[in-house]
Amino acid sequence: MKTSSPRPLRQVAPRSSPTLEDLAVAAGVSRSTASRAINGGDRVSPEAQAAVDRAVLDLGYIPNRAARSLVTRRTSSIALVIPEPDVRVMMDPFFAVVITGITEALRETDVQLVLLMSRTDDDSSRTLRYLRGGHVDGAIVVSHHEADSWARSLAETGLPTIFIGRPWDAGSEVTYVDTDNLGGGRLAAQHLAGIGRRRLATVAGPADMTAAVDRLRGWRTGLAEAGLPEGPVVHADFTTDGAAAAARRLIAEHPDIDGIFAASDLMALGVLEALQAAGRTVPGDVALVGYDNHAVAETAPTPLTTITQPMVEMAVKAGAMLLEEIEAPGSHPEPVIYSTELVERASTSVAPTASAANA
Amino acid sequence: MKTSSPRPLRQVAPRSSPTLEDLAVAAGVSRSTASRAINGGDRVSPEAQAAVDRAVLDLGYIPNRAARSLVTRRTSSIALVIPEPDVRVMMDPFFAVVITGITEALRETDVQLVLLMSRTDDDSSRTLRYLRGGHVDGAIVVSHHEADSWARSLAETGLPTIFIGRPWDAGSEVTYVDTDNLGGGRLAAQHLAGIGRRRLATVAGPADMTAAVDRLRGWRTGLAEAGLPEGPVVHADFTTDGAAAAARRLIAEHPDIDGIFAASDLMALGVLEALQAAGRTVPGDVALVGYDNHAVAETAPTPLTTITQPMVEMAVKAGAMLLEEIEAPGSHPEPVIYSTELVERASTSVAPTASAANA
DNA sequence: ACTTCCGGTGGGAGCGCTCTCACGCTGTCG
DNA sequence: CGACAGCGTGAGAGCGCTCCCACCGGAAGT
Repeated sequence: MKTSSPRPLRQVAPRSSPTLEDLAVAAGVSRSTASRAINGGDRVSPEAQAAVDRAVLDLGYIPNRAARSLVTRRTSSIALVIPEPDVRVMMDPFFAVVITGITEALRETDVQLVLLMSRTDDDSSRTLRYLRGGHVDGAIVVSHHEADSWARSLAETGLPTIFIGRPWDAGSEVTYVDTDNLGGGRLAAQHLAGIGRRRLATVAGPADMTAAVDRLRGWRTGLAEAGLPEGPVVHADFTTDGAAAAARRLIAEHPDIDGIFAASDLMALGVLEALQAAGRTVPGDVALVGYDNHAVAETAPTPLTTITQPMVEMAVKAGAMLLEEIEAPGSHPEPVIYSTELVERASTSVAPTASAANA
Repeated sequence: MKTSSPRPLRQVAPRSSPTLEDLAVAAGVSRSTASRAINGGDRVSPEAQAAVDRAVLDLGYIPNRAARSLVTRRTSSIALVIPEPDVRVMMDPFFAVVITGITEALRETDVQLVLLMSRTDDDSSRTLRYLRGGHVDGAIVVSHHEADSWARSLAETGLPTIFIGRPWDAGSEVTYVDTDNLGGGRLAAQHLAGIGRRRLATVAGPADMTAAVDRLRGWRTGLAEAGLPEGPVVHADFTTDGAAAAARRLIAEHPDIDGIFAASDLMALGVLEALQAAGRTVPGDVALVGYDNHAVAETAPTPLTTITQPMVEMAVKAGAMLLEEIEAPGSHPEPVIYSTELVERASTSVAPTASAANA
């Protein structure tokens, strides 16, 4: 059996940095006083505080985190869990944004961010072990699909956890931040209807992702509000190629479509490809709305009208909420939903190819 | 004075997981034997090992990392240092790739990745403190520009460190991995010369980044080898907008250019923009080569011929090398340079707009 | 005046682990 | 047949820190 950690540890390094004891001696106080001075300075006389501060500088004292966390049972680090089996998804700038945002939230803290990526199921259980092992004070889980099982498991361990993106089984005990995917989908429908398109279809994301489902629901709501029929729906996997294939099907079966909502910009790119291959112009014959305001939305052959969401803010908020919950365990903050906006670009503008329109 | 860590620690959490002592009791052995069994099982009888293994499972024992690292002086974690003052740069998929690669290298290990981003100078000194504080066993530094000072500082602390991208002052004591920027630049020159372009120019990167400098040097070498003059060189900051401005200048001053090498795909996008604005066709009037094989190279209005480099491999290697150096301190591995390749796309293809060519 | 209180302090225990060391115990060799 | 390996084991110390508690002196209360 190999239940042990993969790598045994080796040799004791030569002692290096000064200890609290050294500090105390240098400052002419006791270890206890030195400790108090280091940690906020409650119940420490100004003189003692000053002496310790000076000694810290002189000695270049840096507290030993391991020793500290051994006794406090706090690690001053949080985990960012990315349960993505797929390398490709990691390429999504989304993660860069999330990381940037969380880092930002941690800025004034001495909390460190530990990255936990699990690509296989095996990793996944390791990750869970790590999380329950008390190695971190809290976790932020990027909920792409499979986060469902995580949500339960983590909630049970009592480890403060924030989800980015509503997890499937978001009971009241699960805290998350998300963008208003419902509103975003609705916005897309409103916009396409607003520029006079009437035969609308959507390339939705995978039905096992809350974001995809919500966007689709919003889309349907928007259509209903505009008095339009539901229209055809095809699902794709949030990739360009997958969407291209889906769009080809869509176009073949519904050749009269004059507006498409793709639930991501990457997918919109695929739709664009399929439309052009089918000899349709954009936005002339078919107007196209993407989602995410991804970099490619701007550089696409036909720049994409798309839905934008404050992702950095959302990530910052997630970090802040986690910090809060760590500080005050048991406080279950309400989920926070960020609103979305539509960015208009060429793919739905009436100007260039003035063939559609009637508004 | 506030030399202390920003956040004082609070309340002791109720004890949770079983300790080694509990394990030992459950397995009917001593703490020492349990410890040995957990850590590789040297000098442990099969019976004892089995008993401990069973107890581990029964109790769900997870070793306390803090306690362990307190005595071993090893933390089983490494830092990824990203000394980037600029949020935008973080958006670069480059980082996602680097993170993915390092994670991959750490897969079979129980080593965790800690993210250290420093945006301000202030952060930077904090980061340095953290690194010398013995909180990690090693560091991987993404060397974009300012890594010079880091290289020295870290080398001095004796912390095993690997740079991704050659740092400026790479003495023999600095270990790094990099791609063959020299070769990449040369490849671009060869390719453009090979398709018969003769009046070549380049939009180079900032002169304070080794990658940019090397690409430029390689470019010049390639030109010389092809018997072509050096041609105009303009510098930009690796952004699309910056490159567009630089390219406008270039076109204005050298209207007869028939080939351009942009030192990044993002910059190539800007060049493309400027060329189209100036009424030049690509590749008809001007052939264009980018660098990086970034996602946008494929989705660009005119798909870009570009230089591709095995970035994931490079990151994996960096991780592996660091692990090695941690395991065997003092071993100073040789720098590893990955070769580059040219990917041909429409921006230099002679087919579509058959006006240039002569080979 | 004696108690009471409280801010400042130091001693000591102990967090959970690894590692050194000494102690049997079985073989194996002179 | 005594000596000497060498393996498996357990006791104990101690890593650097925080926290509880006891202490002390001076200010305030009765």
